[in-house]
Amino acid sequence: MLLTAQTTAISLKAKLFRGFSDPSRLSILECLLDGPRNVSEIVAVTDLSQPNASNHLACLRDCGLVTAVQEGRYVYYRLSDDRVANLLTLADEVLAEVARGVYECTRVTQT
Amino acid sequence: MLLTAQTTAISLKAKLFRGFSDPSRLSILECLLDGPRNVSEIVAVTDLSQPNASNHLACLRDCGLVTAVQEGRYVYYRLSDDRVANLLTLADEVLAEVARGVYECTRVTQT
DNA sequence: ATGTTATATAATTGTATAATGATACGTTTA
DNA sequence: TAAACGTATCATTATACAATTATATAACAT
Repeated sequence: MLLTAQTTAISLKAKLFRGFSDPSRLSILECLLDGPRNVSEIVAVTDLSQPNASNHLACLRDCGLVTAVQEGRYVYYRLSDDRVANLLTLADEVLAEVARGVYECTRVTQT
Repeated sequence: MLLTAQTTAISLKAKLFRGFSDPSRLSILECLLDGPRNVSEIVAVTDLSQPNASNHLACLRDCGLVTAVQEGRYVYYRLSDDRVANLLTLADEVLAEVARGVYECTRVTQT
């Protein structure tokens, strides 16, 4: 895509959505809906490997969707903003509406 | 990822977000905020090539984010649900909050 | 019928990215 | 200081995906 001033804003938004667009990252975000969790807890809840979880957490952190605080040797992650939770909720509503269409989508591989 | 009954719902949601996670598709969706548009109009507004636009439209259609109606040799696309627009709006709000973090994210390539 | 326009599909190619295994780094406890 | 623990990073591999070019299909006009 040609990159103009307008498309820059769009690219940022696309990048934001990309944070939500992976099952592993979504699992992490939903796990954080209940409150802050450290990496070990996230690994336990999501069944991701520790390095894999760390990679996705780094992505979510870099994208501003979560924030991290170190406490001793633990690092606690939490959602950066209430609206992140709102986005997840609204996505559920859209999903309820279009679930069949999404389910039948063959263009994006379903894992 | 291991696929269980719970992760199935998460995979669907991830796939939904993936529809929003590409600048070309976001351009198309934002173009449709103003109302239905046919493919030629979408191509003109977004500066995508016609086959590329068609591919992304097929993806958006399969994922249930847009619907298509043929009128003569034109095919008109529109957002499938008001909540799709709401998601875009809410994303803008989150983006305003975390813009700096997203901008500085190097883990996801910025186009 | 033939040409023209609008849209979709197919094949190909380059790039992005998710997952894994190995390892490094930092913090705590003994 | 050494060992154990929690987390992050690196290198590699396999796969997913976006873009392009060429072509096919369908509707309309002459």
